[in-house]
Amino acid sequence: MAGTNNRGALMEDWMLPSPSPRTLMSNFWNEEFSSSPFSNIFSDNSSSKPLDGIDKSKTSFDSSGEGTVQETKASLLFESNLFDSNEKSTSHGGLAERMSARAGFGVLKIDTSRINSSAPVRSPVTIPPGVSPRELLESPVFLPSAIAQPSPTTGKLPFLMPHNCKSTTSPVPKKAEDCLHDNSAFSFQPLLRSKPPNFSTAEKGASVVHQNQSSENDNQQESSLPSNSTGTEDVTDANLIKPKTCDSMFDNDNPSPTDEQEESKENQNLEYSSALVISPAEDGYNWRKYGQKQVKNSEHPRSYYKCTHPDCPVKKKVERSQDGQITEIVYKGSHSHPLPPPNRRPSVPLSHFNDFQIDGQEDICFKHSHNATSSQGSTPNGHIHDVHSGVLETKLSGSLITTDIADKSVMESGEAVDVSSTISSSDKNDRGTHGFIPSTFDGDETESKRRKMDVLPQRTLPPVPLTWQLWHQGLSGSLGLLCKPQASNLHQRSQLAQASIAQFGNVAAYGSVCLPPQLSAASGGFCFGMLPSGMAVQVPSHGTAMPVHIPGHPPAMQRYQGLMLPRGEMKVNSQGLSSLPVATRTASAIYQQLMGRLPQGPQT
DNA sequence: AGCCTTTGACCAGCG
DNA sequence: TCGCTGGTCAAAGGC
Repeated sequence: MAGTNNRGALMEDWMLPSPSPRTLMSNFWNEEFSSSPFSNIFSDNSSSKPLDGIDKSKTSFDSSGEGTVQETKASLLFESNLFDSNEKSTSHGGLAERMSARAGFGVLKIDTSRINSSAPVRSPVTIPPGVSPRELLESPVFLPSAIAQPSPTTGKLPFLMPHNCKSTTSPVPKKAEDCLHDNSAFSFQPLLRSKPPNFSTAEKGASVVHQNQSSENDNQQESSLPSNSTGTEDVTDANLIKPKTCDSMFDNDNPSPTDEQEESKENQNLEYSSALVISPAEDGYNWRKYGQKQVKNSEHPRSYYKCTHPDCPVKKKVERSQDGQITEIVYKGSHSHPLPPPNRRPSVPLSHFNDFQIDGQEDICFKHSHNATSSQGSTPNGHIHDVHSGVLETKLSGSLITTDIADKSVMESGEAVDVSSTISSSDKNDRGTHGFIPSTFDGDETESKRRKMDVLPQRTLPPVPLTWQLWHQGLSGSLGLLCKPQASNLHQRSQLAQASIAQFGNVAAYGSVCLPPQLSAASGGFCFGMLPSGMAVQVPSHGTAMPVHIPGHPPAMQRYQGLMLPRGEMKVNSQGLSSLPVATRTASAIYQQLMGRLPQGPQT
């Protein structure tokens, strides 16, 4: 269990030398973006050099070819998806709505059948339209709290949060600026799309706000950051994925140009035959609705939910449109417990959760890897706590990113897997046993599917003499890892991303900044994650309108907006935790490219 | 049986 | 103090 020491270590990992937001940002950007290896990932690969001279051939992934083309396509796709993905939707009613509400976000439908295409296993996450789907999207974040968490839900940022609302000259929306003056939660509105997403419930963009007691408010927006966008533009609530285009990102088969074109075209056309809808975030916690009211300044009724966990003070308000679309979610409070395990009711004693905890600080602990929405770590008491909270100590509450899934039983889990630990072979075993199985359905079906997932091929784990911390694990298997010490070091993060891929096979965090949203907010960064389905998950910075520019990254990746509210409140609309459908092959290509560019493994 | 939703009533804060 | 508004309570009923 990660005890106090671990916690302290984590803090060190995340804490930047200077407590000053500005300094922090400056350092971060200097380190992360000035010479970001990732920049090369999306730039001309021919000129790119493997980091530290590490031979990219070490990777088991085919990193050949497709580089530039794929990158370009990826960029285009991202852009395209930003605008178009919302067009597709399915409508859910009744149960779906309720589920989405319970989940904190909308129902998410994902067909990950193509995950690990070579595997004869269908995604446990395929959810028939109209049937309680739950979703999944996880981001390397949030967390939610995930939301999310992003995860957002549970994230706690000790010192970072206070600066989140600090804004100086950045194109912060008026509301964001307002946060400097008042504590009221607000949501930023996507400026790009005036057209409401045609998603069902969850899919539609919902604003997620984490109301926390602690943050102080400084907008952490650093206008000095280069940006090619206003930061208000790039909001996307794309939550759809076309399963057909979702090949495993680990599919080593290089797509033929034809396939690529087709897929790209398909994506662009948004012809999601079986739309894969991913909710912005579901927190994985169990909620009980205790009230509903029609608020004056809202056209939509507001529902009030409480976390059903005993003594957990977290509440959330959910507003949804008449058609069931969630328009806003506001979290309040911090969860005092880990995410509930999948298929378990809230009544399950907390102690049971320990079954999923990591045993040692230095040991990897994937005792349980079902969709963690937000990473959690073990407290000295043996309690799992959200990494964000534990490490960062803020009162950011709520889960931002999560994946809840289908009915009550679905993944509510995620427990945290903490984890600061070093990856070991034994861990691999655990992973195989506990894997990222999107628990998703009730009863036998869930079990059955879980078993199938367990059968997914495991990748060989390269020796990684590094201490890791799993800070996020998505239902679909996406996960984020933090390496420590010096997690802020991009190079290590790159390694981390690579290692995570190797380690967990089906997913890994990648991107400019493999940080939890909250932390990203503090640093002005953002995260990207890849789902097995090939969908890229964009984890927004929760910082105030933070245009992000990362040389070499696709345009769509260079912009993002999030808002950090005063006192730790976080509000992100659906776009805030959006997933970007990307042609699977493109995603694969990106991944492979990434793999090819990254050093073989983390180094301490 | 347990948990959840529904929904009207009640409470508290604020102008 | 009153009225408005948002938030919460709690009984009833559903699943």
